[in-house]
Amino acid sequence: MAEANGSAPEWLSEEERSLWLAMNGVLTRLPQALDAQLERDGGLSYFEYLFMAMLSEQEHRTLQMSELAACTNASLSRLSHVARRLEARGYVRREADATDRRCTNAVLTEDGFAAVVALAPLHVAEVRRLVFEAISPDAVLPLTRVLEGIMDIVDPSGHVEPGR
Amino acid sequence: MAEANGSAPEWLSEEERSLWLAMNGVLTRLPQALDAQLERDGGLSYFEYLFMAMLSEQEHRTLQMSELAACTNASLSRLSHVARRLEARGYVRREADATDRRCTNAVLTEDGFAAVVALAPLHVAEVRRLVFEAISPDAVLPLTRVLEGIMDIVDPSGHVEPGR
DNA sequence: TGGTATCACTTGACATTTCAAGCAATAGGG
DNA sequence: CCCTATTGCTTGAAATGTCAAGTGATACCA
Repeated sequence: MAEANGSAPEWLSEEERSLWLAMNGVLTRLPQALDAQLERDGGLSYFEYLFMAMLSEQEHRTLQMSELAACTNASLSRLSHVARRLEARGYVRREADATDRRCTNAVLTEDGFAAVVALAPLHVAEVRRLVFEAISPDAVLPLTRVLEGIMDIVDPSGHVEPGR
Repeated sequence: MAEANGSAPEWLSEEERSLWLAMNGVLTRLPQALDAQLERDGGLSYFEYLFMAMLSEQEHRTLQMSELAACTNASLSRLSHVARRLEARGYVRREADATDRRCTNAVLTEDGFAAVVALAPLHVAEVRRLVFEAISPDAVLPLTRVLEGIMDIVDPSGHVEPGR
């Protein structure tokens, strides 16, 4: 197969293809594995855990829905549905923002905080087991650069990390 | 926060946390971006495309459902639903295996093959733009090792790649 | 052979996510 | 001020994925 031009061949090389297949595997299997552990140990999906973990790191265990959307990489719609379910379980509370009543703040309740605290060590251990076991300390920084590079292109508007 | 022991601290270091956040972003945003391009250009989800792409690489455009499950990292159940939808669109056909009638073979039709052929260059270009732009040639092999290392732990039974 | 176990899916019910409106609050002209 | 546009979120319906149970075919053992 001839290449269209020098910089962007139409197909992937053998090495690129291997990388792409491996990435595919990780992209689909890793979230499932994280879901499984959190479901088993705490009855939460990975996304529900992430939702609450992000809140737990905030000053007042509070974030505006759209900030939460940015740092969990989710749509506002998805977030809204999840918030409703977590609210029903008593883990989260929603209240209109005092200064701009369009905005909704999600607040982690005591119960929700307790759930995160109980689950966090197990979750971190699982992340370590599944991910960091396979990454030598030297490889952490370069790999971070690669992933951030991908994010910059996939989502040029920029990924927000809430201040801790 | 004190560490529990030398080899497995309870929390992630600052660098590890950055990597983990970046990986989270890629894990959720990259599939969405790939979906978006394939949906736009061909009316297919990424998974549907993958399903058909794997078939298109086979000798007789045919794979047993469970082989397809292995190489797309999907459950048999999910595969079955997708096969039904693709069958309804005329892209795929299913037939019982002649020698073991428990097994089902999925076969890519002419229409399905044409769809893959039309879409493949666009998809590869998108994968290049989103992923390989961010990876220097030197980094391809090490990164592959890391991802394969993760897969070995996430799914010890081993990821199968169908012979081409 | 006959009976049970296992395999390879398929199916239907349920949960979740996405998509397209919809709604209330605020911002920004004229 | 008022009128429209925009923002920030919510909602309900449709698409999609997951889970548990079911089905038919084959393997295995007595």
